Amino acid sequence: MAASAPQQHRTQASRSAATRGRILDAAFEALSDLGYANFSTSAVCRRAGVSRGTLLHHYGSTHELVTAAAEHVFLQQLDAYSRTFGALPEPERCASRAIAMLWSILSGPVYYAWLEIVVASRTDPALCAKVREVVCRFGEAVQEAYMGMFPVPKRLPFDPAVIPSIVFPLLNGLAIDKIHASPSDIDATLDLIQRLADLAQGWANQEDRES
Amino acid sequence: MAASAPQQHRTQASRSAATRGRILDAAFEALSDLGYANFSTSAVCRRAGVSRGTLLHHYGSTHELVTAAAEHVFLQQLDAYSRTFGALPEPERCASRAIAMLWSILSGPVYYAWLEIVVASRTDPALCAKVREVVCRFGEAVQEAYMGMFPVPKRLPFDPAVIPSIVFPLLNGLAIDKIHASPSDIDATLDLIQRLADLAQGWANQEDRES
DNA sequence: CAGAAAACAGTCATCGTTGACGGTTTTATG
DNA sequence: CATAAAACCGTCAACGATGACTGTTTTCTG
Repeated sequence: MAASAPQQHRTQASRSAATRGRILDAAFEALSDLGYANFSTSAVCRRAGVSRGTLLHHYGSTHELVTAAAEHVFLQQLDAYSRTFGALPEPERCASRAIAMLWSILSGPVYYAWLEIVVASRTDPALCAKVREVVCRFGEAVQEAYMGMFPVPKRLPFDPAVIPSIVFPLLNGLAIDKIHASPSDIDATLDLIQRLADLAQGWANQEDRES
Repeated sequence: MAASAPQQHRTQASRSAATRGRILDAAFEALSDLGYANFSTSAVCRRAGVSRGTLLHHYGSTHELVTAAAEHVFLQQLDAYSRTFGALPEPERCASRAIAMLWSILSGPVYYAWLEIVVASRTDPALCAKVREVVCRFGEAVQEAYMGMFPVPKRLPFDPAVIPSIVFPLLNGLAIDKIHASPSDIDATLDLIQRLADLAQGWANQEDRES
């Protein structure tokens, strides 16, 4: 009729993918805004603009939806990492810059949505299995990215592969503190962490050159 | 009648305190076992062995109960700290021992109950106020204990008062990782943290003596 | 074009939780 | 001892969430 009417979605595959995407985005929003405790399929429907019937058609149960949302948030997290680090030019690849970038992700809504899922999974065996699988994949991706970004010095008193296993818990814990601590305290701690990291890196490289 | 019958609670103050204690203990258990998402007054009643009427008499609403539980868990946390550190003999006051003790608390159920409350408070303004107040008190207590335990070296390139602000987020983040990571990975990271801490402490003391 | 299948919408009974209420027992007070 | 107050108990209606259901529209297939 009216020429202004946009072409409808053709394939049902694309229709399905589009609504699934809207639902998962809405689920992420709900987790971030309401928290896992107030998470409900109704809230997701409202945010996604779909009926409950539709949601239940794509995700047969709440558990299925949360599981899919976990995967989705995880992929968003991973995507944020790769985009952020991909934008970092070679000469600026120092530890403090890397930490600043990590922090820009960990202090945002995606991480808090992820935290909701992780904490909830502690007391939910079914969720736990999914989260554990995703955490494992995440760890591998991080390790690989880290190894590619910072070439390994030859001789060190410890395995540098463990550095992410310290930096990540540290920043994760800081993100929790950020919920209640004053921004200036967080900034001060972050600044200290960055200085220490640069110090350690410089020291490691020096050790390496001396050998 | 029967001489074996124990004397009843006399004062109503003690009756009240006793049931309040049972309720708060049950609330803590529920948070630890079920998580905040599955937390309900009914569950607390079952665990505490009191009727819903009784619970509502002492804590007029769910919010009131959770707030009181937050305070209770916080006090338990603080108590665990003071008991643990009080038992540490003077000559063994090295950083790694202190961290091991912190970890023994942070990897237990009290901390996970606390984590449930903290994470939930992010999206609950009323809870947030209470938790923020308690977090503040906690920070002060930690700072005081730390200062009393480790005398401050005279000259350092950074303020040693910030050390807890690094160690605590680090161990908190590690406790979250512990939900899904393998115990051996956690142990390895913890071991590394302890060695680094001892190293830093030794270095700080040396700097101090040289001045 | 006709039938099948998938996407989408809305209603329904069921369940658990919540907070309010009336009633009972125990302790405190004069 | 009598009365008040507090601790304690169980029931109630109201609410929201869940998952199953039926019905409608759009797309795919032959």
